[in-house]
Amino acid sequence: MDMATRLENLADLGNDHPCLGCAVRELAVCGVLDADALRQFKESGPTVHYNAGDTVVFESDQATNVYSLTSGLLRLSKLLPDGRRQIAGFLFPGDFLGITMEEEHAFTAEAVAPSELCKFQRRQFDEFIERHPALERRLHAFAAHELAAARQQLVLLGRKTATERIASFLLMLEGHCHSVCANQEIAVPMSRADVADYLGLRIETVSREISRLKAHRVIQLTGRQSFRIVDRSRLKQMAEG
Amino acid sequence: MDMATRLENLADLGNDHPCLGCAVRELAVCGVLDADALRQFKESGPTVHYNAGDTVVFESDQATNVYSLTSGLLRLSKLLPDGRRQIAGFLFPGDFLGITMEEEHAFTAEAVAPSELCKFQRRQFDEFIERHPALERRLHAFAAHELAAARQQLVLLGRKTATERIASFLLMLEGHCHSVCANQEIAVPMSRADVADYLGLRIETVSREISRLKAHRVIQLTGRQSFRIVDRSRLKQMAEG
DNA sequence: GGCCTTAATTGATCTGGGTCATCGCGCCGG
DNA sequence: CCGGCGCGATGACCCAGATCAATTAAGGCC
Repeated sequence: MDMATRLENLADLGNDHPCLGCAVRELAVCGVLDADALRQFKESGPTVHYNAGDTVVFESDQATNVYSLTSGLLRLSKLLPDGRRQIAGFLFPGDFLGITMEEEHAFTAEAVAPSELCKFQRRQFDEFIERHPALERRLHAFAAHELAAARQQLVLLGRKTATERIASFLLMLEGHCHSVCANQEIAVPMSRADVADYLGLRIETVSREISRLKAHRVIQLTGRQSFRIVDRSRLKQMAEG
Repeated sequence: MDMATRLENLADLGNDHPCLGCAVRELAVCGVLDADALRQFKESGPTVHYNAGDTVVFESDQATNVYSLTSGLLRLSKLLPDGRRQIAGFLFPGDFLGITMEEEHAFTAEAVAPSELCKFQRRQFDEFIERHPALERRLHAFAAHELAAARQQLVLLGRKTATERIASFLLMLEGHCHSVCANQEIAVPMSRADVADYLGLRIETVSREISRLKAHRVIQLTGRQSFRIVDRSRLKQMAEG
């Protein structure tokens, strides 16, 4: 969507619309709805807030609700019986939770940072989709995009070395920095434990590899939760092999 | 879909329908189309055949076609610059190739066994979808299902041991045995190299772990490409931890 | 059937990343 | 300002699975 269309749509909302202040309106699934449909959509469910660490949905819960993330950060994770954890992905603002449309959630979704979500009853949501084919198409596009991302992550987990995983991850974080990271400072909004469980490594290995990148002047740490890329081409090169 | 509905739909086709002999008609995306739409759909593209080892689409090719697999087996794989390979998944009869709807294919699709596919021009296919919302919904469901499967595989690659990976894989193969594996004999239709690249292991490790399962009387080999499960509960237990 | 090719198995050894242990730092509360 | 706590960093050692190296077995083809 180009800037002109975007501004036009935003202007269309009028000044009492519930989605007026939403930073991810065109980015999220809602982006395809016109002002009236959007109002009806939004008013079909509440806005909910979660603090860092809170569980939004638990794996094996009935999937009675779906969500659109408007701010914050979620992680999708799964625990093995003995406590090993794998994070299947992170949800950023604009992402949709419940795209798999299964009866049960397969993964636990937890807030990594304080997060705001638009909550919808799945039953009502499904009905709404029926009446808005454009929304169905958009959800399909979202699912397709997430599938591509998940498969890319399969390559990382199945075949990449620790160094390559960290380099790939830092570049991914850079890609998610839109407005926030002016002056090239990139935020790492999750803990080392989350990074490790996302990359199929242990905390110690994540720490060591980051230190190595720092020592080789490929990145520069600007705090425990932020860094700067010093040599992007080398980082890119390290990300593959 | 229950048996009655299924037979009814099949009967509906009439006896000069191009899809009459198709073994996966209800299983594939086509399953939601009525006889007329299905005919029109099928006649919009040819049936193509590939031998084992043939490439159907190459990663980074323009995605000008999409396919529905009617028989055989495909693998979706990606190569790293130095030759390391990861298989992101296998496509079984009824599966759809091109679901991600990206402009470029992200993965190479190759025939593991002789395969038949219905081929469609993406352009025409997209138009067809526009006119048949049920098809869009079905594709969405397929994408959602593959996303769930890919995420499950992330857990395997990120956190499971070699033994757990092999056990999980053998159980997955069992799940794909519908009619073929009467008398409990389960086919392993791909090479050890393919298994290894799917599970993020080396060939030797795959071989050793299979031998171990055999030695512990959990499975029984009935040929290099087939086996029988002797102790399913133990295999299931080994698949997690 | 016998030869040749290719895949699979098995054994011996090596190593990247895991494990265990310690340390340091920043932050918060008193 | 100090003490404690939780996260992250670092060091020493270990092990699951990789690597290297034969060996064996299954087709395919005269």
